[in-house]
Amino acid sequence: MNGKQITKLGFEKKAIKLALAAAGQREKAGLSRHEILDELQAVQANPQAYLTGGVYAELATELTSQQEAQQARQTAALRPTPLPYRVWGEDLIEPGARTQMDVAMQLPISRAGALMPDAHVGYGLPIGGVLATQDAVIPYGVGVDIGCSMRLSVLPLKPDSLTTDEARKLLLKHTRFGAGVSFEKSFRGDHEVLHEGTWRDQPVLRHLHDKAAEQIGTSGSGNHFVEFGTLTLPQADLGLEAGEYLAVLSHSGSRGFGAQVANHFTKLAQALHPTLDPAARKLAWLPLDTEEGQAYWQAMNLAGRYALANHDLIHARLARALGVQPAASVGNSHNLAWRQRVGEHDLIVHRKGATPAEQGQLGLIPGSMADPGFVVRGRGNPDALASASHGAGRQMGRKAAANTLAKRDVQAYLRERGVTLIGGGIDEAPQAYKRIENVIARQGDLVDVVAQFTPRVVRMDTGSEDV
DNA sequence: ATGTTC
Repeated sequence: MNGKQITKLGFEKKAIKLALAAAGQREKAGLSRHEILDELQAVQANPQAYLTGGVYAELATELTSQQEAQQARQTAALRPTPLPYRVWGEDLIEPGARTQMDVAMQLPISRAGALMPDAHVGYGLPIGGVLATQDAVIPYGVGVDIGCSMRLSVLPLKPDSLTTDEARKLLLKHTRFGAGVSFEKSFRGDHEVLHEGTWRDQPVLRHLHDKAAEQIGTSGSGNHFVEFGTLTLPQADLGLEAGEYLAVLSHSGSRGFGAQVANHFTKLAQALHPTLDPAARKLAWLPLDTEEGQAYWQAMNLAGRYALANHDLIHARLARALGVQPAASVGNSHNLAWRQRVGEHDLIVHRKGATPAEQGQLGLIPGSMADPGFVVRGRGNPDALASASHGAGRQMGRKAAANTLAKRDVQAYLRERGVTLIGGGIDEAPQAYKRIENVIARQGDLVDVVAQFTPRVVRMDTGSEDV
């Protein structure tokens, strides 16, 4: 018996040596070459049956692990070409975002997708990306700020019933901005989401409960904001008469809690797919029939509810301070994954910076700190997996904005539109964003505009450089 | 987006 005959059978690497050693023992036991080759083929065909002992146990162990590695490579292999997907506002989208979406559409778990007109490059899936997968969820397909969402409260007040100075004082008193920030202990709010039993179901949730409790009702940093403005409703809708109303609009997420959940499960997903193509490494997924997949699904949905709770508190505080109850309220999450029927299939639809837009579903698409936002009603377009943009979308990265935009130009932009800004950084300048009018115009087959919100007094975190 | 980080 020699190595040539063994390799001819298809044994590879360490298995060749182990097969030779076993064959030698069988020769000593008096078996013919032909009989030994038959035995080796039998081991090769079903190594699992030889694992427990005997002369072929070591070979069987090696073959089993080679099989598993091969299987892992196959399940992690990308499709040679991306599945087709539709793009809205192609002329507004940078090539990098298209490339990221192409990679996402090459994942073996991907089934359908779409790119919204506010799309720009993000971690893993682009912002403005919609991705439907089969039986698996991608933590970075949802994003770091799990459950990031919008809320609008329309108040039963005339727009001019609140002065700019009063609005400023209310925002300063009742909102908190900045990474790691929480309300002072004596001023901290509470919410039923903090008392759910879910927090006790996983070590990672138990660990993060106290942080979540500290930060409840706060707004974070980056593009998050709370603002007073004027809602213009051209015709009766939302249970309201046509007209102009004082309104509060907020953009907030799941704060440190959601960020740590996202990073924890992304690491788990990457560890589960060690052979995943490096181009798709940030799109590592968790199969939903695994313990890890179920744990992420539970944690993600808790972070989604927690983000909504932050809006609950922000709006309740401001309304109470004004002595009113909202006359109407609209809101939506735009960083989350949902189970959704897509054609014949029950899929996991990731929206990473995309507004759910089922037929008749209300949503909010903000512009920028000084540009209008829109209340929209979904048209349930199946090619967009019933989605729309989540905002105007960046046309300039944070660094590029800080390097190229001038403070006085941003100040002039705010002044021209009569917007008062508290905090805010040059990296969030309106000029760093696409023109919201263009972005809305590109998605007329995804949503109908119901009302326009014009910001007047805006609070954001202080950016890398103040405006 | 988070908070000073595998």
